[in-house]
Amino acid sequence: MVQANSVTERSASRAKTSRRFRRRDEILRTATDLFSEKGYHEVTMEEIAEDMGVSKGTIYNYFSSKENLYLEILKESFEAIEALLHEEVENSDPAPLKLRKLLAAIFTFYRQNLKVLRILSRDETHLLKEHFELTEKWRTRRVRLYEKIIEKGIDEGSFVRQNPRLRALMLYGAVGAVMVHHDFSMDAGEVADAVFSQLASGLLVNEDS
Amino acid sequence: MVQANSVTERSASRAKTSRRFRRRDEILRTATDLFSEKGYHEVTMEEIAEDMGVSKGTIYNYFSSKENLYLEILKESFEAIEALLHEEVENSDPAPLKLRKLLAAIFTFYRQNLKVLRILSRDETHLLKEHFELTEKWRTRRVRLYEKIIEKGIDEGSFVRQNPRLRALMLYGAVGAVMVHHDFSMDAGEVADAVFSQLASGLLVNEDS
DNA sequence: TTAATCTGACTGACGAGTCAGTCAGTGGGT
DNA sequence: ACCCACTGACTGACTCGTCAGTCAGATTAA
Repeated sequence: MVQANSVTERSASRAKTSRRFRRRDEILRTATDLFSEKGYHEVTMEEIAEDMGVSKGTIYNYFSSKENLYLEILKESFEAIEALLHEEVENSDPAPLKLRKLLAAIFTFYRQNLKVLRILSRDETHLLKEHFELTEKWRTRRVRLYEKIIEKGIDEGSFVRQNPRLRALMLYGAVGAVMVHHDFSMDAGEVADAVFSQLASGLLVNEDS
Repeated sequence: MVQANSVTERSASRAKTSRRFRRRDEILRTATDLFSEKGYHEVTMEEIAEDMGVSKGTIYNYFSSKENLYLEILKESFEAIEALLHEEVENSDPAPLKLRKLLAAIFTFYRQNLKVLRILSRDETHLLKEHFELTEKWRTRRVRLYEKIIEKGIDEGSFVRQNPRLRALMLYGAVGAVMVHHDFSMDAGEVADAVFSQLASGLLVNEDS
């Protein structure tokens, strides 16, 4: 509960501050909290309403169904992270630097949006076809992004030529696990550096120096 | 459905082949299939019963509740994998070799038990306290095992002295992602080798040779 | 025959979604 | 200032389907 819940200041961009939009956001925030804590099925609409001191009917003024509410949460986070990564990808840094910056961006983002991450990482994917498609797309995009960077590194001669697809997948899994489970004694930048270092040089002591 | 579902030939060890135990196993297998496909809440007891051509009441002759049935599935897989890893851990191979053998064992096991893995990796952890505790324990044990091996490697001078805890977590995540999402064009041993190689030497081309 | 197993109609709880009605606020007319 | 019509956000009791779990009686095995 201490943890903020922002998606980069949740649609501050969409500068609608009308009563209606603030309510909508309030619902999204409350639902995000609950879903991240307990998972989709263990949260009732009643409960969400109660948590914001409002009645169930109100939520249905803003969202057509529970599934839809959940989907909106996924969509917003998805868009926020996509936007963030887009910047990072468009420059022409050499692959290792690029990877390092990317990791820093991702870890920073999720530090601020841990709850959303927990929802995303749980693969509650069964509800609507749309839920499945969205999480699938999310994962695929991310893995492909890692893969591209690794391939770029290979072309540049800085990365070893070996199964980029598998390595991208490993990276994806590693990043996810660290974000969800690693303690918060290190700040996001430090974590990114540590992850990068393992990733780049591996475990083995370099014997030829 | 092509994929077998064994947990190393599901309790062949517990050599009970009495009518009763075979039924019990049949229920466990059917339920495992369905849970892994659709997740806990999207499966009904009716459905499990129907799938094995039996009526719902029968299941309650063997398991006291849906939650309990689910828990039994978790427990059995947990025990099976623990037993498997136990062997692997008790020898005194040097750390790198040990790690490599461990990976091979894990990948092989999960190739044979993909469905169970999918249940485990979904973190449907909300139901009973026991569910949560079990999956938590499962994860913690595994990470700690990786961590121990890394520390052993450090002591032996073969691994770099750097944040074993974080690296163990990365490994845990990487292994999970690869198991759930990597295609099956490579056999378990090849995957294990490829993962080990990334893990050991990293991405960077070694420049001092 | 007896015990074990199985059946499937039934119950009770729960929770998503509805909707007729309430009420606070807004604005225009006098 | 006051009144009144109007709006649309909000309410909460209600409906209705679903599903876990039960149990009395039927079936099968020993």
